[in-house]
Amino acid sequence: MSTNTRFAVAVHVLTVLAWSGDEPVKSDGVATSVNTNPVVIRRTLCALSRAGLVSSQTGAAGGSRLARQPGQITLLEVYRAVEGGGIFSLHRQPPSMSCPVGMHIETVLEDVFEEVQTAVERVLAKITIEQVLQKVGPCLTAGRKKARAAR
Amino acid sequence: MSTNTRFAVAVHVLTVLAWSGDEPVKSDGVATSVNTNPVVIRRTLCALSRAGLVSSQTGAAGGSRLARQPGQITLLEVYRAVEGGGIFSLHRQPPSMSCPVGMHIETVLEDVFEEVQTAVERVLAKITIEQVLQKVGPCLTAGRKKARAAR
DNA sequence: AATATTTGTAACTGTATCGGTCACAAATGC
DNA sequence: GCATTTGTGACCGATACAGTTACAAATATT
Repeated sequence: MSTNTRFAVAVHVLTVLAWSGDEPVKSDGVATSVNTNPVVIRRTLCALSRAGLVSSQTGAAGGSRLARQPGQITLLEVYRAVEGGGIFSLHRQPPSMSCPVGMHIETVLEDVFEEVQTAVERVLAKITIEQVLQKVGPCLTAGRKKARAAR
Repeated sequence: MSTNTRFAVAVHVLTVLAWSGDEPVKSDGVATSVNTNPVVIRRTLCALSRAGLVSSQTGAAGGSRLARQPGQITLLEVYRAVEGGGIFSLHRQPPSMSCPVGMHIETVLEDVFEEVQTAVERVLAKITIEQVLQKVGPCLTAGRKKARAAR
């Protein structure tokens, strides 16, 4: 349905940043993990930055890091930062207003869509980047130590 | 997000059929209410027919009608009939397996997506076409009587 | 101050999806 | 047989998306 991978990429990006802790990560490094082009990552980072989830710095020794603790970033905020519009869409052309069904169906559908949206957001609000990070790396501490040593 | 209006159209179609009761409706009539092309409607009807929600007949005096009572058709069934794939999508290219985050992020995301999907389906399972029909036409009985008289 | 590096962003490309349209065979009732 | 309607394949134009190139602005290093 959604041909759009922004949310998945955004969560991935934030998890990489969280994994790196205070150390800023370059878009190129994130792109390697996500297996895509650095510009794609920068666009995502830009959206996340505008939402206040990430802070970036230009120049040599630049890069991005989380603007908050991973436990303070919910997937709902991520979703809202990178995804416009709702889950479902109404008709492209407005229905016929001469038909009793056509006249009211959009209002009814909007109510349904709103219920769905609320349900989705309730789920996403309960999950933080920290939880994702922990599920990603059960051997988290070891991984981070190793990564620090490698630098 | 979803650039796809199938679900909205499908609910609209079924509501029109429910409104018409036992009387079969031609794709052309539905198309007028939805304000689109009859072929688009027939494609939707075909998917709904494959799901057993609608039965159609070719030939003169043909058309489509609900295969069940409106109260026995949930929006979840409609959703499953016309919408393939889930709400969110994973990466287009699989992430790097050399990165600890890349290695596991897809599994974690799949879990999240499943939770979201379940939440959505729970909402849709609770709403029937009959409920939609009643919200669409508070003056339902009058409308149907008038429509019958007009034939 | 000069240089190297990195972000932010605009512009363009190729691909996929979607709704809309035409065309026509198959089915059905008169 | 004839008119009508569904079912379906084929095609078109619009749109969205990920990927890519290119470059100005910002920043650290020397």
